Amino acid sequence: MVSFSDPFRLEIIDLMMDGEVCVCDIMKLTKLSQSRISYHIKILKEASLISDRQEGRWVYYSLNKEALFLIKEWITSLTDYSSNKKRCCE
Amino acid sequence: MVSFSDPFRLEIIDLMMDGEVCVCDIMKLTKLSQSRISYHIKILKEASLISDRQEGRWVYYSLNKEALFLIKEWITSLTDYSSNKKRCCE
DNA sequence: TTGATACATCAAAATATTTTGATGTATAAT
DNA sequence: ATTATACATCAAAATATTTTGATGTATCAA
Repeated sequence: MVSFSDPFRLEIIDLMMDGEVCVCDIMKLTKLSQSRISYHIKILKEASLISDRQEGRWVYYSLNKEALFLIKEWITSLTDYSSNKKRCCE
Repeated sequence: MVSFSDPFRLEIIDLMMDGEVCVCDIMKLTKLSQSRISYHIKILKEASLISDRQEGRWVYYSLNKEALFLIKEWITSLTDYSSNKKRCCE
């Protein structure tokens, strides 16, 4: 969750919406430096938000749907539980 | 989204799961200082994640469900779109 | 109207995150 | 073998965020 906290990471996540991307794709699409991208990628990976797959010299990154689903569930639980508080007697 | 980036803010959000809370409630439940709580509350408010309601000397804060719903929708769009990429021909 | 409570705000200090540029590693092409 | 490419990692510098403690404002009770 905390790894969503940087606008460039959100940008990288948005790029992955279209499917797998390598660091070189992100470089072309964002004009961020390579080490800067690797740094943000690392944080996203540590948060399990993305998965990686190596193919020769390239590493392809993509969104980890399970992790995103868990976050959605957490948000749902936040709102659902507080809805229940309005009702009573059960 | 960026306002989710602090563990104490996540803690405060979790407290609001149970319904409205005032700063004094959060103080009792978390042992954080008052100004520290106000600081985090301010960030959550600026992100529209919470709403407030004053009642006498107390200010009650609660989760803003619309904002949370929008975040869920954004996450859904991330995963749904990349699912579509796997299918073809439509 | 005085004092207490609940909370906001502020500036300075403390701390954490991000960026940069250099260097390292693995793979692959020549 | 040598060189180039793709990416990771590192330490130092730059920058941003958070914490603290003091002060300010509004409401309420005595």
